[in-house]
Amino acid sequence: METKLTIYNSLSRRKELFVPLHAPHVGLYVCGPTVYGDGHLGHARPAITFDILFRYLTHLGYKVRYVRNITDVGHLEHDADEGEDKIAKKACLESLEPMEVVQHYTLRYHKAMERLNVLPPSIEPHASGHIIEQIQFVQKILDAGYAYVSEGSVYFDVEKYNKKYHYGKLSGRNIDELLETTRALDGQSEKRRPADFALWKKAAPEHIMHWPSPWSEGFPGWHLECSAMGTKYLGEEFDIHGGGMDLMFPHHECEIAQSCAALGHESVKYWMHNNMVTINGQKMGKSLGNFITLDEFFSGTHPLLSQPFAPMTIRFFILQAHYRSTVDFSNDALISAERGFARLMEAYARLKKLTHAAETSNGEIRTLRARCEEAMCDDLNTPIVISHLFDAAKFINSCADGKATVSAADLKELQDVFRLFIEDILGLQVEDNGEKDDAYRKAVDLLLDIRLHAKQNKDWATSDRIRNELTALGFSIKDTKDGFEWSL
RNA sequence: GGUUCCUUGGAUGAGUGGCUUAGUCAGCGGUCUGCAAAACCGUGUACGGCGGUUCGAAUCCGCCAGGAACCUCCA
Repeated sequence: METKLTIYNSLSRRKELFVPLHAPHVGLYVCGPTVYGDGHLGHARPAITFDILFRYLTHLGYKVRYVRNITDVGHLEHDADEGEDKIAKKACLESLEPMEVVQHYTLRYHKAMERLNVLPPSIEPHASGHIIEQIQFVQKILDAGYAYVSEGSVYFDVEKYNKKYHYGKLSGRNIDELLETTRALDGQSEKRRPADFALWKKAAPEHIMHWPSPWSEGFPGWHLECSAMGTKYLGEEFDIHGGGMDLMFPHHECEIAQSCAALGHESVKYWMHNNMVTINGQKMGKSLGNFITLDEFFSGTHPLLSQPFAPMTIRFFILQAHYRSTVDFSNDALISAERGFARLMEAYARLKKLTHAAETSNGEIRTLRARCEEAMCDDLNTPIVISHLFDAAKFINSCADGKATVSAADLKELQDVFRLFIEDILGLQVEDNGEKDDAYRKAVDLLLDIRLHAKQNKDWATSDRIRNELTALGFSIKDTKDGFEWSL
C-alpha cells in the first residue's frame, strides 16, 4: 500500500496520517440512528460519508470491521414526559409494543440505505440486545471509582474523573462552565453535580422498557451503548469512531470518559465527524421539524420539492460537498445535481461502448487514477474526485464524437478507473433504464434503426414521427455521429 | 454567556502564500446537426469588512460584521 490516507481527527483538530493499530485490520464504529421515526436527509449524510470510508479502506486492502449500531433504548427525552424513553413514548402513542416500533423503523431505515447504495455494516448491534454488556460496563466504572449509585440510578462522577483525565478534550469544553450551564433535568437532585450523567436509570413505574440490574429495574444511560458495543466488537482500542458533529458533545465526550474510566485508557484513535445538512441555512433535524424524509425525496411528496429525486441523485448531491462542510439543501441545488450526475453517467455509458482504439491518445488520462487516489487520501475529498471524473468525461465525449482518440491501453485504463471510482468507491449505481430486458431493448433499437434509415433517405416525416412518439412515451433520443443513443 | 466553526463568481461548491483553470448547474457566443437534443469549444473573473505580517495573501495573524453547530434527545 503506497497510498497515504490522511483523515481529519476531531481530537487533534488536524489531518493525520491514518495508521491502523493492527494492520491489515481496521476497526470502524459509527453511531447509527435512533429508530423511532423515518430517516431523513440528515441521516443519509453520515451513512454515505462512512460508507465511502468503509469502501475506500476496503479498496486500500484493509480488512475492515464496520460496526454501526441501532439505538433502540435509553435516550431520555426532556419535555412534558420527563424521563420517558423515546421508543416507549412513541409506542404508547401508537399503542404498539416498543419492539414493534423498533422493527418497523429499522426495516424502513435499511430499505432507504439500500436504495442509497449504502453497504450494510459488518455488524449492526442493537442496544437492547446488549443490556448485559452495558451493565458490566457500568460495573467497571463503579469499580474504578468514577461512578456512584443514587436511589437506584448510577451516575458518572465527572468532577472526580476530571482530576485524573480531561473531561472536555474532544469538544473543547471545560468543566467549570459545564457546571454552570448544564440544564436541570429529571433526577437532578440525585446527582452530586449537574454535569454528571446517567449510566443507569431506575425506571419509573410507567416506563415500559426496563431490565433488571444490580442497582434497580431500569435502563442504560444515553451514552453507554456505544462504549459497550464498540469495546465488545472492536476491542478496548480501535481505529476510527465516526458520527455527526452534533454528537460530539455530550455523546462522544461521555463515551471517551466512560472508556477511560472503565478501561484506564482511551479506546478510539481517530474521531471523525460529518457536518450537517442544512435547509435555509439551518440544521435539518427532528427537533426543528424542518426535515424531509428520504422517502419524500424518492417520491417527491413534499411541498419544497418540485419532483421526485432518485436515490443516486441524493447520494451524488452529498458527495459533491466535502463531508466536513455543511451542505445546504434546496430543490434547485438538487436539480443541478441531478443534471450533473446524468451528464457524468452518460459519459460513463459511452465509455463502456467505446471500441475504436487509436494508436495514441490525446487526453491526459494516465494520471487520472493517481489524481483520484490523491483526492481520496486527502481526507476523503470526494468533490475533487468528481471534478477529475468530469474532466475525463469531456475527453470521453470527445472520443465518442470522433474529436479525440484513445489508445487501447488508455481506453482500458479509463474504463477501469471509472468503474473503480464511480461504482466501487463512490458507490454510484448505474441507472437501470429498463435496458436489461433484451427483447424490449431490441425493439427500441429496431425502431430507431428504421428512423436512421429514414433520416438517410431524408424522410423527415417518418424520422420525426418516430422520435416524437418515443419522446412522448418518455424516451430520450440523442443522435450521434453515425447512430443514436436512447434512454427512458 | 461559553465552546467549536464558517463567510469564495448568478446558484452550488473545492483549493492554494505568488506559478494555473477547481468542478457542477444556470447564462451568453460559437461549432456540429435537416430540425431538435446531446456533445465539444470559448466566455464570466470571485474569495465578508478593516488592519497587520510578508517582496507578495483570497490563503497566515488580529479586530469587526454576519451566520451556524453544540452547551437538552438529535446524523
